[in-house]
Amino acid sequence: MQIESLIKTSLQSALREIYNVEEQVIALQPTKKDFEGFYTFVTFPYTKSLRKPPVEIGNALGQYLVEHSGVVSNFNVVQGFLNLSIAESAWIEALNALALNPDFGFAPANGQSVMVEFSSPNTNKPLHLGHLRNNFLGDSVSRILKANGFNVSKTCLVNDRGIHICKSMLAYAKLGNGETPESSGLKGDHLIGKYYVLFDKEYKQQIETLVAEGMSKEEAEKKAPWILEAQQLLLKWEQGDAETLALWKQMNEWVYAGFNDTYQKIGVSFDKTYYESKTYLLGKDAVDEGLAKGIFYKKPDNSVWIDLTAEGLDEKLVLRGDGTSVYMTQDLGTTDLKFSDFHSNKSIWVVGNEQDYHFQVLFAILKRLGRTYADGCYHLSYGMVDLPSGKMKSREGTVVDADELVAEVTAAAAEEGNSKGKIEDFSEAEKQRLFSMLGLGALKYYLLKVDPQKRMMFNPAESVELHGHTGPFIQYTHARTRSVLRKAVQMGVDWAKPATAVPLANSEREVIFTLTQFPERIADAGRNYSPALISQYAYELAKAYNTFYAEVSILQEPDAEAQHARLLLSQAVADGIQKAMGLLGIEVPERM
RNA sequence: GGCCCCAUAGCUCAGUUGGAUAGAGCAACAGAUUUCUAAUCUGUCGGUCUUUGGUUCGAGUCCAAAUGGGGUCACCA
Repeated sequence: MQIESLIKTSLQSALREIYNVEEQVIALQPTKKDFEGFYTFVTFPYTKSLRKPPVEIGNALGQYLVEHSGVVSNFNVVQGFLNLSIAESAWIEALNALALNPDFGFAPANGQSVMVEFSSPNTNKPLHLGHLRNNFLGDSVSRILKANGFNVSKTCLVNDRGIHICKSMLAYAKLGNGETPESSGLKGDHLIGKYYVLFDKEYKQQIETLVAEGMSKEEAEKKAPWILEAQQLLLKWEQGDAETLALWKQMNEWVYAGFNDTYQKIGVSFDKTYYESKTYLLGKDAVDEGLAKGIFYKKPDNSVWIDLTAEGLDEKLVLRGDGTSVYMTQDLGTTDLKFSDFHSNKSIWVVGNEQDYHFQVLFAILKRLGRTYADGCYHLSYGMVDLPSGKMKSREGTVVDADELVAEVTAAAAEEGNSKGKIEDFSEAEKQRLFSMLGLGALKYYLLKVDPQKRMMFNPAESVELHGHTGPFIQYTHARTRSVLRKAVQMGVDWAKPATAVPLANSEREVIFTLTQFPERIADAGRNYSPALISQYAYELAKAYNTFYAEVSILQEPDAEAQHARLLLSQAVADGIQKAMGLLGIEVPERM
């Protein structure tokens, strides 16, 4: 970090003194592997205004940097590319600065606060693979924003009411026979999910029967006995019918117990949970306000609309003719509520990209209503998770269940871990803890390494993979660094102090260079709300260290000062990996 | 059909905001362990960056169009 900023400042002076050019922002890029050097400055942009060949400019600037920057030891110019080599003393100084700073990479508090809403489960079925991508993204983005100095609040909006819940309730009332999680041995959310599936089965059956009797499919879908009964149940729920509410409450309790179990297992938590059953009536004030301000208008049937054609959107309904809410009404109300609860500067919704349009409209309305927070609203839109067999569809049973998946990856980690024979002294509990750490590490990393915006392919075999570009590879590298450091302690070496300048192997410089990038990468990930950038970084760091590890010896190094520097480097890598993986919500083991 | 997103190696993905000969992992093949954790490392193989045009010193990256894939256009959430 400081190397880079020193070069940039020095380049600014050089441009000023040699060419009388004032440059506000200097762009440096890492030098390509095939060339000598670590930082590259491109001189092409100056050839026109200075009327000088790029090589001449490069030579002049390079010469200046060697003489004045204090960190550039050498340079070469290829075409218009000025490649800079860095002095050993500068590398060591950079290493000392970052390795001995426990907060390295993290920004101090910036006085701003942000809410991150994610997970948003339905209470009629267990969490699945799609939820996992959502949860991991939301959790990781929260951690990344915190590392960028924000005060972060994690919220969850539970969809606990509506026709879909009534479907599970109806099937349970008809077929349940008083079954409970205890009596069935099923997790609460799975038990409820079972009845949701049973409802759908019976419903389809009824539609078929009606169609066979000559009814059209559309009509049959509306007139099938069970859908009518489910609608009745929803009506009763809204009227506050005691029996219905009791059943609803009972079933929700089971579901929440199941969810909590899953959340705990995957290491995700929330500061505040909102329930739609409590917020679904909100937003009518905002509608009145919009009408009073002339932003909304009424149609003859009393329904309320907003015309967003000026923003390139359409007309949108915000309240039904009978005065009841739609999705948008609720979201307006809930957003007001959240901002008044937290007084945040920003709010982020982690929601799938099928709702891109909804959020465009929501934000446009908030702006029209003059909400001061409207500019701080952001939809973190992510792509669907596909299976090799195609799309996941819950009704067709082609979903990958979250709990089962976690169990599978843990089992895969256990099989590999037990076969290595490195942890035979671990207790059963310690082993279990490690395998779950590794399994989850594999899964989280697999889902987070892909750019959130993109649709991704979930390949079950690859998700439990423990080698290559995976979470366990990085976890392994951490365990490796810790092992070296433990042995150094046993040898009585004290490395927790500044190292002195020693000759470095290129792989060593490469590791320090990667380490210095950390703060910038965290800032980048924060700006882009992208855990993928952090996962990429963690991988690069681990890879650089492993290359270094294979090339030079640490504990066998006879030169005490060289050994000191390498231990400090190992320490910095261990910390860096732990922090980077921590931003992904992935723990790293001491041994594996 | 309107609008939005995506298209890079056989497969899964990167590509640092427009820079050099486009990179990883997996798969395939060849090596490295009397040595600090081989869940590792080194190498080989693998590319018309979907197509066409434009912008400029320079385009995988920016603009336009076409093609293909997905989403969305509900008084569902």
